[in-house]
Amino acid sequence: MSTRSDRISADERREQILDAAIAVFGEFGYAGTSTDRVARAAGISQPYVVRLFGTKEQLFIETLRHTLERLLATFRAALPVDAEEASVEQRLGEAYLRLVEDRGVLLTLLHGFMLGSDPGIGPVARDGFLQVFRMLRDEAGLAPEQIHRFLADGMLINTLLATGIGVDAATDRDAADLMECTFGERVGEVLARASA
Amino acid sequence: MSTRSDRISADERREQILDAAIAVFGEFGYAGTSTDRVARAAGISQPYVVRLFGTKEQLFIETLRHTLERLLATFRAALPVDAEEASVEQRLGEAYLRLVEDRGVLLTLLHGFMLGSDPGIGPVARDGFLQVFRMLRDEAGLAPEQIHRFLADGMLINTLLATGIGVDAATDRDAADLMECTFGERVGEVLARASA
DNA sequence: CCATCTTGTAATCATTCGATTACTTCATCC
DNA sequence: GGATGAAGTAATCGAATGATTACAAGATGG
Repeated sequence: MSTRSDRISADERREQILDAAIAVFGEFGYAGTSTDRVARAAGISQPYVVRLFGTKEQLFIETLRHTLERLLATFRAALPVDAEEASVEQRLGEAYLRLVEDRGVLLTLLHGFMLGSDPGIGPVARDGFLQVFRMLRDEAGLAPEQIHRFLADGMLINTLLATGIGVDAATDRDAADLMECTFGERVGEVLARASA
Repeated sequence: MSTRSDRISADERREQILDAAIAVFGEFGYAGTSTDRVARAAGISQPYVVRLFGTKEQLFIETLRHTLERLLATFRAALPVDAEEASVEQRLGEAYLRLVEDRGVLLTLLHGFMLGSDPGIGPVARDGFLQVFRMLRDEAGLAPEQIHRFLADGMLINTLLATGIGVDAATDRDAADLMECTFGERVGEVLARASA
């Protein structure tokens, strides 16, 4: 209804825009997203988006940073404080799966990584990736080979979710096999989430 | 010089365009690439590109198919015929590394995978991925867990190359550590190629 | 109560892009 | 040797897009 004024502080508005931008950039990529789409997703006008962020590139950079912060925060929240039931890797893995259920988060990260050669975006993407690496090494205490496996599995998961092969698994036998040999016994859980 | 006519059969021209398109789509992505850029990279005019492929989307789809065929052909060429020195996985891995030295090939594949939700492109990307899977399973004879590892490592390699973290490794200690724990003893070889 | 600042929009502009049309040039075949 | 078709381009068009400008409306403080 918006009975009264829809006015909000600029800071709150920026947060709203960033949340909307994660979804839109994730779906259409950096070049494929117009500032007008983001504006409409956030429920405001296009010129205001430009004024709050200066440039489409700046908007994407801040969106990418925002997403990376969410990723790091999710991992940190999954780290054990004292007694534990599951291994650190298992906990991190499950936290990651929950996070990337949000297709926007998943795909915004991937789009960022693929713009490595862009002079403005590349450094932000690389820095974010390195932050994750340091966190796994220094805070989670994983050994090099554990880090390798964790990151590699994560990237394969990303690709399978991004392509949408999980959806094919319902009808295509090979797709089901592929999902099975990637996710093992957890395949049912993943497919249930992917189709949701 | 082009002393005489630069005329070429339409089929040959299509191949030229596809080769140029791999590089351009790889660098700028699907939405970020104009048909005019592809045309100029191929040395012809923009309307001719459109006429030969009908649509930018069709051009991308055929470029993606072309790239996937190159990937499959590279893998098949690396499969052993009879006696062998290295394991199948090692051979495939090395063949893959050589192929994705071409940034265009690498990134065109990744861009394709990330457009999984696009109704025209998504099916092509999924089908290509499944073809690779079937090849590893049926022709290379890899076990499920081997396939899992192979694909996961491949995807991590893709991401590291796409972000360009390898270039940072020369100056950033953590980036060097990350490359080390991913590529192990082969790190020197990869870095040499990445900077080339 | 009015001056000032903040939040926000409508209108508009210059580019860019994908696609179409009309045309030219070369080859080929009867 | 002219007709037919293929190879290729220049010119152009309409739509979309990022950005700017000018302006409206609500808050805030003295």
